[in-house]
Amino acid sequence: MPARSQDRTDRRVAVIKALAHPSRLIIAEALQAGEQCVCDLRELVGSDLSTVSKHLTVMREAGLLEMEKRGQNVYYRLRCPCLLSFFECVDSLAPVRRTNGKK
Amino acid sequence: MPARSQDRTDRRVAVIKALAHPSRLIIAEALQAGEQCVCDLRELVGSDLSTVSKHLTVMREAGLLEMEKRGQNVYYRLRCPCLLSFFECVDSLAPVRRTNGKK
DNA sequence: AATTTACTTGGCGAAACAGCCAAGTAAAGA
DNA sequence: TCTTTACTTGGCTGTTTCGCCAAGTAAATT
Repeated sequence: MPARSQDRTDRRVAVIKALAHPSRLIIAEALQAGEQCVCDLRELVGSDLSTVSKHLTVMREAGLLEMEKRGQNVYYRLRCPCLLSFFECVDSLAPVRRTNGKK
Repeated sequence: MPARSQDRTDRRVAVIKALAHPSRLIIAEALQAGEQCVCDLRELVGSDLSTVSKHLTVMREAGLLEMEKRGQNVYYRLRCPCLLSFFECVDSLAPVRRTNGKK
C-alpha cells in the first residue's frame, strides 16, 4: 500500500476508533445537542472522572472534538456535524442476519 | 441507562468497531466497488488467510457484510450503502487540531 | 496565601483484541 | 474415493485498551 493512502487509512481508523466504545459513543451522541462540560459527561456515562477525561482526550486527538476552558469548567463540543446520518445508517442494519450456513 | 437504548448503543458500537481496524476498513472500502472473495481480500490486505477470515466474521456478525458461497469461493459484500458519506465526513476532520492549551 | 473545584496525567492490573500456525470442513475435481 | 482448493475454527502469545486510584495542575474562591 502506498504511503499516502496508508496515512489516510490510519486517520480514518483513528476517528472510527474514537467512536468505537460505548462511553465514547454516548458522549458523541450527547454532544450532538451542543457542548457539555466534563462533569456533565461524567454523570452521563457514570465512570470515574479520570476515565471520562481520557476518553475525551482520545476523541479530541482523533479530531472529533474541540475543547474550551471557560470559568472553572472545560467544555467539549463536536467538530463533526455528520455523525447523525451515519448512525441512522448503522441502525438500519439488522441485528445480525445470518446470510449463509447454520450454527 | 435504560436497557433499550443500551442495546442500540451496543449494536452501534459493534458496527463501528467492525470498521475500526486498518485491514477491516480497507476491506470495507474495497467492497464498495462490489463483492469479492476471501482470497482476493487476503491479497489486498496481505495477512494470513485465517486472519482475514476472522476479520470478515467480525464484520458479518456486526451486520456490515453478507456472505455467499458460490463454486469454491466465498463472496462477501457490503450490506450498508452509506459508508462513503461517512468516510467523507471522517476525512473532513483535520488531522489533530489542538484547540486549547499548549504542550 | 490557603483551599476548593474541575479537571488531567501516571501507573498498574485485568480484559479484550490481533495475528500466526495448525487442524478441521466442505465442495469441486481427478 | 482420494486430493485439492478455499476457506473456517481452535489455540496460543504478544499487544492494546480499559478503568480505577492516586497524584499533579491551574484557575477561582475565601
